[in-house]
Amino acid sequence: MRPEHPKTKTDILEKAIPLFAKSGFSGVSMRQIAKAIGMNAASLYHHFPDKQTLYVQAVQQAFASREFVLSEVLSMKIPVQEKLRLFVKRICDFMIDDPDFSRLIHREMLDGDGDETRLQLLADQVFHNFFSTVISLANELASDKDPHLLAMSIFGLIAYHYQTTPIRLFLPGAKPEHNDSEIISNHVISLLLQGLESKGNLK
Amino acid sequence: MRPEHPKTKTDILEKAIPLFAKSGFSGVSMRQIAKAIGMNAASLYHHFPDKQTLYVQAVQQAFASREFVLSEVLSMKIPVQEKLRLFVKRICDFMIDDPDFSRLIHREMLDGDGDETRLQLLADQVFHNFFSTVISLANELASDKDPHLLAMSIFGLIAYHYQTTPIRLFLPGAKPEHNDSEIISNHVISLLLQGLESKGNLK
DNA sequence: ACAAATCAATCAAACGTTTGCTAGGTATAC
DNA sequence: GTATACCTAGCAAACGTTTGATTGATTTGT
Repeated sequence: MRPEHPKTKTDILEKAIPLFAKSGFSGVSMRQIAKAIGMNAASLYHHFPDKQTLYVQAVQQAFASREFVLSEVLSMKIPVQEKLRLFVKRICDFMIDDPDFSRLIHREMLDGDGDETRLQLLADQVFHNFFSTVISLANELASDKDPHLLAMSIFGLIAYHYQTTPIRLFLPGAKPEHNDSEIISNHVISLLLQGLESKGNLK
Repeated sequence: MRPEHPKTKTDILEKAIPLFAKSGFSGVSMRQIAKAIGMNAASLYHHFPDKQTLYVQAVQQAFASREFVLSEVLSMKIPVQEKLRLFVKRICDFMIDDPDFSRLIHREMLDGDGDETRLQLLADQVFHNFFSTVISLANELASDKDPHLLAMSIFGLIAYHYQTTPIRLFLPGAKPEHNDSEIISNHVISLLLQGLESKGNLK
């Protein structure tokens, strides 16, 4: 019986992305992917020659379909602290909306060290524009600091919180509101703008 | 025939650590571990009840061998800023000296694997003491800030730089010295202590 | 002191299951 | 009729794990 809604390659990849993001290449079986889609594992081989190809294409699609729209913030006529605030909030929201994206990136950084080409592509096609924007902001915020390091720190402060969420919930002091983008962005912004000196702690 | 050099649990774990660091829990088989040690896979079950226990103990050992160096800093009779300085510098040095260590941490954050039991175990047995130490420091540094968030930020600022090293080299503004533990720890400390206000940027 | 019993550490072989993947067939669309 | 999208069935290999036997070292009983 022919299915009423034949699955396209894109459909399959879209379902596979969150699985690979969660458990990595060797942590997901073809049968698991097939089950998530609602088809037989053998049918996957009609669309992809092997598991590796399916994985690479899934990662490619995950990166291609997502694009940050942040550069517009740079040209706004608002105080630079406000730009930072907007920036941070948007990245927080993005992390919540699409957790698979950042998980896949971090997996690629761990697993793709034999294949530097894949990392180069990722840097050029996915991150270059975004990172340049963050660097511009970093320069506006503190021209005396190393822009590369500062940009990485700004993004890292946010990304790390979301990246560690699964295990953070079991660590001391964890609260439900630590997943709230409002709370995290406020924390990050206050840390960036005032450091630890607010309310005279270190005076 | 009794082997001339019976393998202790520690020997096994020491050989298993780099394997798990490179390929993750599901990326390494018991037979691969056994081969790396020079013994039969079945013999592993004389020392460990199952693969998961072996893995958790490997992570524990990778972590425990470094842990005491950090907690001793807390009890030192020095200004709290100096504690932070020591803390950050030592963590930076760990990251560089022992790439397996940092890769394992990175992996643990990601490899939820749907198995919450393992995360819980790792949080309790591996990360709890370390994280409590960072929280104590966070409380000393800024009692008005959320200790959990602040502790995560301190560690994250450092860890993220090393995690992203493979791809950071392809991003704008990257310099060779960005892998120097002195440079990174100075950057992190100045960011934490002064935020972005140093030299009057935001005044 | 010395044999007997126990123990720790290992192995080969095999268990049942899951893995990635293939072959061959069936229904639908054009 | 041919191409497409799917299926059932199954393969060989690898997986985590168990079993049962073997070895030397250690402990114990007398």
